[in-house]
Amino acid sequence: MSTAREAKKAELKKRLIDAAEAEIIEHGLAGLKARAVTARAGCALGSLYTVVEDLDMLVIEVNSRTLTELGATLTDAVSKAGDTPQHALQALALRYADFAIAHQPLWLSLFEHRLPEGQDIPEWHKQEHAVLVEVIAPHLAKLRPDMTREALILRTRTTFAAVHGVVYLALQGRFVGVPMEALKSEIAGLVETLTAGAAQMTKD
Amino acid sequence: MSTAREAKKAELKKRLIDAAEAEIIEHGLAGLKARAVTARAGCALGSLYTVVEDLDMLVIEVNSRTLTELGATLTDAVSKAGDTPQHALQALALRYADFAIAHQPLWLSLFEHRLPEGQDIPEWHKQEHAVLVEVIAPHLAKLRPDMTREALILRTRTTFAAVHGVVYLALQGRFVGVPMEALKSEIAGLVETLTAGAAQMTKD
DNA sequence: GACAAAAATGAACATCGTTCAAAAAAAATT
DNA sequence: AATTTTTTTTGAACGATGTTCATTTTTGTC
Repeated sequence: MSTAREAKKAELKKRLIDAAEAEIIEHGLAGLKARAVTARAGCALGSLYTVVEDLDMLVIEVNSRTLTELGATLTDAVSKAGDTPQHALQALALRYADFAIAHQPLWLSLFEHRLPEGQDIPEWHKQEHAVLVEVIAPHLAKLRPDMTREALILRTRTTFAAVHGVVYLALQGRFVGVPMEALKSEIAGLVETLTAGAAQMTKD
Repeated sequence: MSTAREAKKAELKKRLIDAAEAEIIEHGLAGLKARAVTARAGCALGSLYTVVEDLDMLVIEVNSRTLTELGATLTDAVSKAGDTPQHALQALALRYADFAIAHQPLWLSLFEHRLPEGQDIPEWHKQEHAVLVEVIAPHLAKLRPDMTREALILRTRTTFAAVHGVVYLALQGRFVGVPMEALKSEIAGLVETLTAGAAQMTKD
């Protein structure tokens, strides 16, 4: 039967994704090597290309996993937060920072990975990023009942990007980033300022 | 005399930095190749390593130039802005976005360049990033007279990182970034929200 | 102009990602 | 069960890359 073949191939693919994930955790995205991955997965170098187009596509598979986990933990954070939009947004931002800290190399590879010029990311993987804004949107909507749906979508992305920027530069650890020990309180301060400003602007 | 030699070496270094800058503009940071740079500069492959430790160090030289230009344009933006902190911060954020758009590959290489594990950025180059927050600090201080000097330094970095995050994800052009056509108005909305929130929080 | 010191050169090396002819394994056929 | 055909796995080989260093070329000095 052909399902046995497919199952074996799927199992090899899983081993390779596992190995790539472990290598990224140990050596970072830049330290990911095809030979190290295949050695760890216990297969030949060439086998990698029978299961996945590219080493880049293997990274995308790892990133896909990471996004699923990140989405789940963000959803969990919202469910445990108070019912005001302020509480929900604080819980989301804090949980985002916690995830980034706890899974630094995997989280970094979400945003550091680049495809060679010409290629672009498969649509199914682009869609997986939607969760990052979907968890924010309803709470921001409560804060800004004056905004249209379209304006809210944009502002949600902007809000995510603002928090993300603070976490990203802090975890990079150099230049103008906030020191790690101040990150959580600064995130809290940023969200507090944003929610206070949003509430204020709605009054007019 | 030895100055003639030094002058020649300095001239070669300049040619190499020029070439690296041009290559980054044309092919992006990831497309920067030692052979292409030296060919463009009109010298042998090995000459690169008589003038600069590494290809990485050549990137740092390019980034140093970019930071100088960016600092100058930000300072100019402040000088032409109205005298309220709101106007100054709006002008700064807008100018930042304009610079990033106008010099996309050079601006990206400021934040995408990574040194191999173990190495870290020379202190003189780290210091060059200070301008990014120094131009913001005095105006934020006016908005938050209640904050200590230390708290203001942190909040300034946070404010920069927030705006930076929005610009960065938008220019990456994928995932959760704001579409380019909405970038400037979203930046304006973010800064408006931040300043309104800051003013509100100072009241208490 | 001959010699010594310094600088420039580019072939050679190690390390990548990727390919593909050959070997091994599996399936089909007689 | 043996043989043939098909499929899968393999790792040597290739091209591209950053870096080194013995050799060549240039420069400086007497």
